Amino acid sequence: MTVGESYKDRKISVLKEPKQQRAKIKVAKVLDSAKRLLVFHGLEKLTTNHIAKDSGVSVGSIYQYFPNKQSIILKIYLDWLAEVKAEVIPFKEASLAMDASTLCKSLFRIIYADHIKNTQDQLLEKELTKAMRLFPELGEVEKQHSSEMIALMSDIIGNVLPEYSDEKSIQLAIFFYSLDSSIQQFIELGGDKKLAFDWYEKVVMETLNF
Amino acid sequence: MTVGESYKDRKISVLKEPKQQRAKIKVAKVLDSAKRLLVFHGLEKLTTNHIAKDSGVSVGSIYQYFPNKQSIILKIYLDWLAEVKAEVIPFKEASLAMDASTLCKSLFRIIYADHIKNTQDQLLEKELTKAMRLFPELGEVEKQHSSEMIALMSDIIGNVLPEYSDEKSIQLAIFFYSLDSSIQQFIELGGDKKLAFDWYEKVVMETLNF
Amino acid sequence: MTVGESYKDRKISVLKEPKQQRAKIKVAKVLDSAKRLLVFHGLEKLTTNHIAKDSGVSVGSIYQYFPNKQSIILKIYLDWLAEVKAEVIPFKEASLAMDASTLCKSLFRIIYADHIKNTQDQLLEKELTKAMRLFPELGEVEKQHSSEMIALMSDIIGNVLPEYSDEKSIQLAIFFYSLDSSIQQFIELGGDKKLAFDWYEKVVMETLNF
Amino acid sequence: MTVGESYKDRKISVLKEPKQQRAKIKVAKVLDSAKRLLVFHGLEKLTTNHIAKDSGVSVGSIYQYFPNKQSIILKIYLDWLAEVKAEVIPFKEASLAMDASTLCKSLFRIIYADHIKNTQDQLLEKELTKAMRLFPELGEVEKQHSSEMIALMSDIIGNVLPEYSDEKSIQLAIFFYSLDSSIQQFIELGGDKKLAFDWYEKVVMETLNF
DNA sequence: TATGAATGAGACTTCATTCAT
DNA sequence: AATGAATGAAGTCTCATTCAT
Repeated sequence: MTVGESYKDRKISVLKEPKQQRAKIKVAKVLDSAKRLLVFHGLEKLTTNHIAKDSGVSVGSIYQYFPNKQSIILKIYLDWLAEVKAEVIPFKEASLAMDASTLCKSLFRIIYADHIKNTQDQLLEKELTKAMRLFPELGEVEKQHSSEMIALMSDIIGNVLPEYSDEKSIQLAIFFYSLDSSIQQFIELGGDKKLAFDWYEKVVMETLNF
Repeated sequence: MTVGESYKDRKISVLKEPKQQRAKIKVAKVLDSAKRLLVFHGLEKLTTNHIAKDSGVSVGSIYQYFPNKQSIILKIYLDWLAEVKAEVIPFKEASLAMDASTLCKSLFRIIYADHIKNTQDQLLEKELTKAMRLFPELGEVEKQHSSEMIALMSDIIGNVLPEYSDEKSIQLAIFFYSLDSSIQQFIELGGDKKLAFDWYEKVVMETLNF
Repeated sequence: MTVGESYKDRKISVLKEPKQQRAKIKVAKVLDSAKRLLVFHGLEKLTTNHIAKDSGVSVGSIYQYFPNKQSIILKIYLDWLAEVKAEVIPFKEASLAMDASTLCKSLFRIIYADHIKNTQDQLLEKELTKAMRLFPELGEVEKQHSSEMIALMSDIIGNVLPEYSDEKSIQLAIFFYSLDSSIQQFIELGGDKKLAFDWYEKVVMETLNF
Repeated sequence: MTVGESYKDRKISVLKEPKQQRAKIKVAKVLDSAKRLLVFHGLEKLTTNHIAKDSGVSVGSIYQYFPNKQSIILKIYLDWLAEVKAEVIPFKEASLAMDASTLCKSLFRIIYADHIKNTQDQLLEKELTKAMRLFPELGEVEKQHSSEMIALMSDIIGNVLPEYSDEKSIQLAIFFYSLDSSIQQFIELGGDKKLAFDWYEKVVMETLNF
């Protein structure tokens, strides 16, 4: 690194860093507001003007960081999907060392636990689902995420049950992944959570022939 | 009844029928357009003006038959729910005479068959689900429908498996009813329909201890 | 009158009379409904469709008898103005025989009495005033009516007080005619009717130097 | 205050003022257009789109300053009422020092003068009266204003004529306040303004027994 | 002629996005 | 770069009037 470069770099950094910093803060404020509005007022009331007022970031600035309204929701959505994925990823490595039955149980518990989370997260998820259905772009993202999740899960299944063909692993992954919406609805319809836990776990274990 | 009266009656009928006929045709046109727009352009593009343009029925006429936009979606939704319910109702009576295992298999087959229907119906269903989440009124209707379906199914379960408590029948009904959304998603995600059939049937049968 | 003519006339009459009769009845129904709606729901809710439904006369028929909505209101308005005028006309003849003071008192009583009439008439008048201000055509009619009333009243004044110049009679007529809106508002504002009577009568009598 | 602060303050003011300035200008433009349309085309043509076109302010901007159409009319109405009230208020204090007869004459002159104003103002007042009758909200405002004006006037009467009971003062206030509409109509009907002045003044003075 | 279904201009309002400052 | 006022297309719905039957 030359002195010149270093100087230039430093100059850039002292000039840019604060800005990037501020930008990050603003972006965070916007996303926080958007989430809050989503949770407390629903997707219908999520207007850019509301976000601006709630976040204290001007509309103009919002459009500096996001090309349009949907991209704000998209960011929230992507973050959420990443969280979901992050919960499952560790199991991929673990699947090489753990025995099949134990891993499945833990994995199931993780997924199941998601449905007993706090109300705000639930509401956010619901509104995001709305958005996902309403904006085709988000729908695409959801598809992409599903693929990745299924790939991940079929890898795990492949690891713990090497006797299964790839195809069968994939189908099982789809099956388990799909089961999630069913659990969600079961609880929404006022089903008993204890029973849900037992039945769905049984479904999983038996489909895997444990 | 005199000949004259009979003639008059007939006359009235030919005078009245066309009006009702025309009205029915218009209503059908509106509903068809609404469905088409829903399927091909999504709920977002379902505006009264678009329906008017697409159906060839003027906005004014639309509002002669429907008090507001939502009521159009509501009608489509109700029709669809009625269809769904109509498929299950016959099983209630049958459940008194049939043996449990056979009945469950046929019932499952009916439900399952719904998911191999043509793409347009699937898309329509998807958009209706959107709408249901977006408009509180439809949400209410959906809740009501769910309750009825679950009551229906728990009655059937009560008939074929009298040894189960009412509570258990209800929970099972909720479980099976919820399973539906899972099947739907399984297929949407590109899951193998044959496998889906086997697995879900197995889930049903085993949860019932057959 | 020739036989031919007589026959023709009769034919026309037997063919036309019932129709004219029916027409009159329909027109009356329409006007009644319009008045009723005006009184009970206000000018804002006075739509041709409402009149049709309320009167039992179809929209189409209404447009057979009235060129447009305003003309319905116009008819009601004209009828009302005619009534008002009819109350004053007798005084013109009487003014030749009666003494000034007595006549003025009776005339004042008539006008004043109008403001103690039943609520429905009051409401109708209020709505008609609205309409008069809203539709320029009615405004014109009102102007015409005012002119006639003022001419009538200045004639009366001219008869009972021949010593006044025509110009002064006219100005007095305008003055008295204008006073009416004041009385109306006095009562609307919750003024004491007995006091109103005394004061306004005094104003009239003193302006005429009685 | 340091020079720096002062400078900053000034800077803030030059930064802020334009916005408030622009806003004020826009609001003024909107109100001016609304008045103009009211005067030249009547309440019927007073639509938000027309105001937008006429004022050169976009619909969106109009709705930035006014929550709905009626609030535009309300503003105009309130401004006008405030003007009217502002003219009378000074008389309340004056009424403690002035002799009754003089005060009444000046007060009358003020009120009377209002009716010799230019035609546009007269038309505007007329249209506002229309609006007041048409929109319940405005009606309420008018009622409130009437109450205040009558209270004000009865206070004045109470001050200059302490021998009158409160009740009599109120009734007189209502009487004088009502008289206004009569004067207005007198002039509208083409009555001679000089005569009007004399007669109405006489009515006032005599009712007060001067 | 009578009917009332059909029409569609136009009213009010919202909100994503732009742009002058 | 930041601001937030400004924009105007587009949405929902009404109602005077027409016109096919």
